[in-house]
Amino acid sequence: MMSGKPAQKVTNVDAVAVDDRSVASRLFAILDAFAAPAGATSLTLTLTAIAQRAGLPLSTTHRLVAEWVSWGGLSKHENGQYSLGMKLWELGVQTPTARNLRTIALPYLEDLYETTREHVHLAILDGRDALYLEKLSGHHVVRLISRVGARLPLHSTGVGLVLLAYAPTDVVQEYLATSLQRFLPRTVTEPEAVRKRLAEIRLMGIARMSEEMTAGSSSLAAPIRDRTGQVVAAVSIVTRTTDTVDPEQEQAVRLAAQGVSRALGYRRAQQ
Amino acid sequence: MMSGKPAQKVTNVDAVAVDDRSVASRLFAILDAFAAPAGATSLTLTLTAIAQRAGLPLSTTHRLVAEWVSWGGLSKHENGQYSLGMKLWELGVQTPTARNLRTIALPYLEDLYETTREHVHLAILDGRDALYLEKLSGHHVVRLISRVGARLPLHSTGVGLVLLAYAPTDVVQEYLATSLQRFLPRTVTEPEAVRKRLAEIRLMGIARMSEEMTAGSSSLAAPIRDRTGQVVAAVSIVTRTTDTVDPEQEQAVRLAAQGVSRALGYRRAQQ
DNA sequence: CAGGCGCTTCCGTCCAGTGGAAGTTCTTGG
DNA sequence: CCAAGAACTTCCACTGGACGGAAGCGCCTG
Repeated sequence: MMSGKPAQKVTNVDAVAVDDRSVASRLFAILDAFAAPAGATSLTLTLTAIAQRAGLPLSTTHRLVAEWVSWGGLSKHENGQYSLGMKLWELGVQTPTARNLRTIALPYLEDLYETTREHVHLAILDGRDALYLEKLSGHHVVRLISRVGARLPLHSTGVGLVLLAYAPTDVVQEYLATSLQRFLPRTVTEPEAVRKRLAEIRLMGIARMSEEMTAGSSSLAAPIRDRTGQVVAAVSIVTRTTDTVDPEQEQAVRLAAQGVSRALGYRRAQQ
Repeated sequence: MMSGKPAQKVTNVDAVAVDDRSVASRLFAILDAFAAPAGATSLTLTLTAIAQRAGLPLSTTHRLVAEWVSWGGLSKHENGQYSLGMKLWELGVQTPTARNLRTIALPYLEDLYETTREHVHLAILDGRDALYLEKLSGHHVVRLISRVGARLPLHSTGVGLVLLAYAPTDVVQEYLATSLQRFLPRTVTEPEAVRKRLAEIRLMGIARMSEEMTAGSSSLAAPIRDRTGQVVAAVSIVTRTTDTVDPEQEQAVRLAAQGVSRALGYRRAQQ
């Protein structure tokens, strides 16, 4: 504890904030470098690019990347580019929610796809986003923004709105406290209007969205409950927008959601 | 060890091999603790269990696990148990092979499932194993050992044998150099017999397996090629063993494999 | 209520990680 | 064809963060 003289020893001089991240967080920063952009296809990076994104010196990056590669978390391609490695995939699919929910839900999603021939989604609530666990699509030429692993907003997607409708009040509170992005003219962003929709969804047991995220497409989404009756996920189909409501499609989505819920151990509450 | 005087000051010294693993490899050892058992459902571990499996002191484990949790690679449950975290899943599904192959193949796998109503598998060659990338199953009660992310032997599964049939000769050489496990009486384990099968598969473009891994089930598998003509994956259906060969099923598997290959940019080589 | 087990926190020691710099390989363009 | 530059790899002396034994805490269980 130097007293008196204002610490001369500060050799490194000011401005050099020395980066007090732990080894672990540096390693993580490297992986995060691959995740960054939302819809991007980047997925492969050079060493220098990784160093930049992670904010690490090149030599440090070099060493740490080598550690990842030797474990299998990253893989190095002939051209010198790096990408996420199969080991991550292997561990990733072991994740309880992914493994259990997906395994149980998949057959019902397949049925839903077969009867409707529309894009089928399965998503859970994660933080402030709808996280897409599964997506079935057939040979459609139509591209959607969604893909497995994607995160989309809660207020502009069918699954998102369903998840929000059954979320704890404080989550809703917090979500609506921030300003919601308007993607298209029909996106509902006004907090009170959203609340009204949520109430309606709880009442109807289904969410109807139309042109709120992607022009020309609409969706129908329903909640999936586990044995405790809590809503843990949502299924949806995404269709081309039409003027008429198709009651059969609604029924199909409902059935799929009920099927999965039942498989999860949910027994319709008495009443 | 104790020699003479019960080593007083000799606090550490000899015998203590100090564990020269890097921080990174310790972090990885922690994740690997969750992967360990093949068909196990363990998936959640206590801190102590992690420490044991990873071979690390408790306090070190405690600190490193906390790092994983704060990043999202592990998650801590109310009961104090840990499991793999969603972050791993998110990064895992971004892995190029998983993302691209799966996305492209899925529609064809769905078609195959619809026409045959049998278990459908998609696998790639990884090291000495067939790694299962996708599995569609419907509501079958019949359980299979396979699941997404599973690794099964090359010589006793349909997809495995197909992958081996089109693998570089040195891979085949090396694989057959070790003794192959016999799961059932009909499992072919004799190297020369396997080679003969591989040749036959290359000739026929399809593999037929019968009761070589699981009693009562058979499979039909076909190769998937990329634009360079190289075999990069295999599709299969697993059926209950019957006496007769079903040419329609064979055709369906072939079509699915061809569909995926075409979608990957493969154009049937002239001749 | 004592004993045991598992988790968390603390802290002095010391060595593994750090990153600047030099060396090497690959690429570009004059 | 060679020079200049960019990207990658290796080296190594310094030092601050990781290490882990030990003590403290909280929760069961008999």
